[in-house]
Amino acid sequence: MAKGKSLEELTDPVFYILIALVEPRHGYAIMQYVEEETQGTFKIGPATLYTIIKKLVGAGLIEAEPESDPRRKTYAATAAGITKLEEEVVRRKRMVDLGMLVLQTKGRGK
Amino acid sequence: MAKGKSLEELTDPVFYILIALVEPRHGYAIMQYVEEETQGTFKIGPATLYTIIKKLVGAGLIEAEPESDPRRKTYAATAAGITKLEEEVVRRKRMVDLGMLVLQTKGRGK
DNA sequence: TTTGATATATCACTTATGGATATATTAAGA
DNA sequence: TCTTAATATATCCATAAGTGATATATCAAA
Repeated sequence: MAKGKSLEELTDPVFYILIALVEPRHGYAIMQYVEEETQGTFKIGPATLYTIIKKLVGAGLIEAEPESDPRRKTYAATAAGITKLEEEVVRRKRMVDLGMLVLQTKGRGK
Repeated sequence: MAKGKSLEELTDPVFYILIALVEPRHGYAIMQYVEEETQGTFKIGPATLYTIIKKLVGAGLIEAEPESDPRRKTYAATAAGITKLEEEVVRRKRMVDLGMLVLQTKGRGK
């Protein structure tokens, strides 16, 4: 089922989903959470959501809570998932910092 | 030539390439720049590079310098490209901030 | 003159994303 | 009670994005 070496760098929807699952949430709640947190800017549809959930479960970054009934399956980030998220936050912060630096340096003689 | 509604949110390689082109650079130099800036962490191969260059030119976010000879075609971000990059930095900063907030809030009683 | 670095470009394959759709449950009204 | 909207999970399938491999060609140095 694919999965491979990807997830080394997280894409935007994967990043958002992992953020959402720092606290336990079921699928639909993830969609709503992301939409709210981004002021409706970023929407994750069901296809993207369940595709990514499957992949994250396969990679051991999230897991379904055992008691959760199938009508409302609750997921949460595993310890590995939290670690991964922390790394990804750092990685992305570097990107943002580089962007800001380059923009602010622009124009000024090198 | 494709292009569509994409480029609304920039993916990682597109973001890096646009950052590189805040100063004029030719293709190969972009590859090297990104590799250096990321300490070899993030590499952009030629296929990705030229695919994205084409797309960015089509979208008016970068342009080839008119004098540049075809053996060493130099590109640079347009005004629209700089604006886009600024927006993207803000968008990504929000994502990072959300990630940090969520991680640091975790565990503490809601 | 051969080799490695520079440089651009495309092919063809894989991966990622997401609209549309299907199905089922639940809660609130009329 | 019927019906409708919101909740909820899931997949199909088409499009978009990313990329290793490969093909060329030039240039500088040994």
